[in-house]
Amino acid sequence: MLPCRVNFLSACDPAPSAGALLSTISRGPFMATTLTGPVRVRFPPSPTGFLHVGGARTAITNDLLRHSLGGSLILRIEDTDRQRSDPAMTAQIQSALAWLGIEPDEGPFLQSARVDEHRAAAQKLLDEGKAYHCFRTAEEIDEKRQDAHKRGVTSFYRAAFPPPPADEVERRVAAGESYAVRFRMPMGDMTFSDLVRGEVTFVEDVLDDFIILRSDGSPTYHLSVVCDDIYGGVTHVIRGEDHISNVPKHIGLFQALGAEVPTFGHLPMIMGPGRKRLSKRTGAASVEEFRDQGILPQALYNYLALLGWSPGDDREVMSRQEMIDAFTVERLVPSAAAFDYDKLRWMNAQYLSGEPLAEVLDHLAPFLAEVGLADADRDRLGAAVDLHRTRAYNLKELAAYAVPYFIDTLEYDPDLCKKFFKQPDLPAQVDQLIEGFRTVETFDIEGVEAVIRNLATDLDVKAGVLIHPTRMALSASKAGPSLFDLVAAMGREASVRHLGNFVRYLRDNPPPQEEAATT
RNA sequence: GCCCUCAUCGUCUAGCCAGGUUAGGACACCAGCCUUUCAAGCUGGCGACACGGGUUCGAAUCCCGUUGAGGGUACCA
Repeated sequence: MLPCRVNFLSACDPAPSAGALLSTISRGPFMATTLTGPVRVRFPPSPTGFLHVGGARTAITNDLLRHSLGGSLILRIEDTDRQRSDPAMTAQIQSALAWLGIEPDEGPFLQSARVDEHRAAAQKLLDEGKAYHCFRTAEEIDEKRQDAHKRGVTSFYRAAFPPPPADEVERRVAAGESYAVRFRMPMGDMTFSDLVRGEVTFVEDVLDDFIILRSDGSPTYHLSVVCDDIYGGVTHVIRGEDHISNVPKHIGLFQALGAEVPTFGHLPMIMGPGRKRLSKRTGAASVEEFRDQGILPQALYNYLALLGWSPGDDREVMSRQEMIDAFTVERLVPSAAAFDYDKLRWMNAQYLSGEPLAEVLDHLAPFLAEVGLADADRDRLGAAVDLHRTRAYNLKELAAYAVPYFIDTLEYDPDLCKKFFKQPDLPAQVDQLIEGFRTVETFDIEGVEAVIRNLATDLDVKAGVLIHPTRMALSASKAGPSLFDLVAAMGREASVRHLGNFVRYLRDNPPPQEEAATT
């Protein structure tokens, strides 16, 4: 066995032909790697559902790599599984990527558009003896597998079924028998350098011949991917860890097809809370869900980028450009991370209060529409949003905060108003306040503050006696921004109106009966 | 079963490759400050090297094993 083992690195990569594209990779977890661009990377989702956060993270990593080294990102839709593919999902995925700010340089290309080329590649392999006809039925193979499994061993096709001799092939094909095409996996161990895991070896004993063309003539995933990666000139394949065991198959195919083998990097899976599989049950799992929840794309991008990568210093909230500048593959983390909704929420709050107001307003639009504020005055809206952005964790909350500024009448919660009912003088005091607001010359922060403070002095009460009911009147809430800011942003008309409604509410609702006699 | 991979606070991570740190930061949580309220902000607290063996004067760091977790094991992708 020993003599026939082949080390892929030494045996199959004779001359660094691609110059700048060639990378020296040797990463035990900590060995240095030098990657140089330009690179050609790809993101190949299957159009079978919404863009999952795992996929988004893969896309982001590819995006960061291509921007940090220069090069291009190819979007390829892997729609070879016609059963499960849905064209609507292609558009969906594209829009999710666009929303995240990831713009492919090329594509989308449909994998299905090139099946003829894929078939031709299979034929070429067949002609060169690198693949062979497989007349075995699935049942037959499965039986062998089951049997082996029972005995506690693994069944390998190439050990169990020798390829049929040429004359037999000719005869059976002529007879119209259906067959699949199976790739003849080269003998020897397969070792490759993974950008995030370092050297990974699959020993010869676990390698097997695999189908590249189904008996209906359709190419399988492995063939299609490799053909398209060759066609696209892909230099770096960065994808999820679930593909790592496909690498030997793919390397075998790249070599058999006479192509240069790209550099691989396998990102760990993203786990849900409690290390469970991330799914709708554990919380949102797709990009559109987060979008609909009011997460800013910058925040999601930033959060996802940091899930499995760090810049090496203590920076966390980083602009796209900062991430690009700091990005290196050697800082990719090999261990799987659990998605932390709390941290994303915090990150989103950071962006909500830190991004330019206009940017926030743009993203807020759909949420404003949801609460009936589709055509609210942008200036007043801006003032309101600016006051509440440090208090909101998502755009939904932020939109809700804007409602009192535009709605005619507010609903007051008797529970929250309890203490105001106990102030018999309050309605009259608020009446005076209304008068003050009506007549104050300039209705701005200083103006309203003066009105409130002067009135408090006149009434010989603390400012808080007026401030708290006013907050309740204008926002139907006990908490919120500085009251003077709130009133000023609300404007004279709305402030006076809400105050008027509030006095009426106070007068119309008798104070709640005494505490239950049980005390 | 077999194969591949991973393993530092509850979570994300820095430190590991080139052994010597009070093992650093962030989220969450708790407390204080600020304050007209609520946030934000600031300050402090809580809290980890999975386990067992080696190697070494010295191990989170190097080696071996165990355990745990994830992925793969298709004429799915």
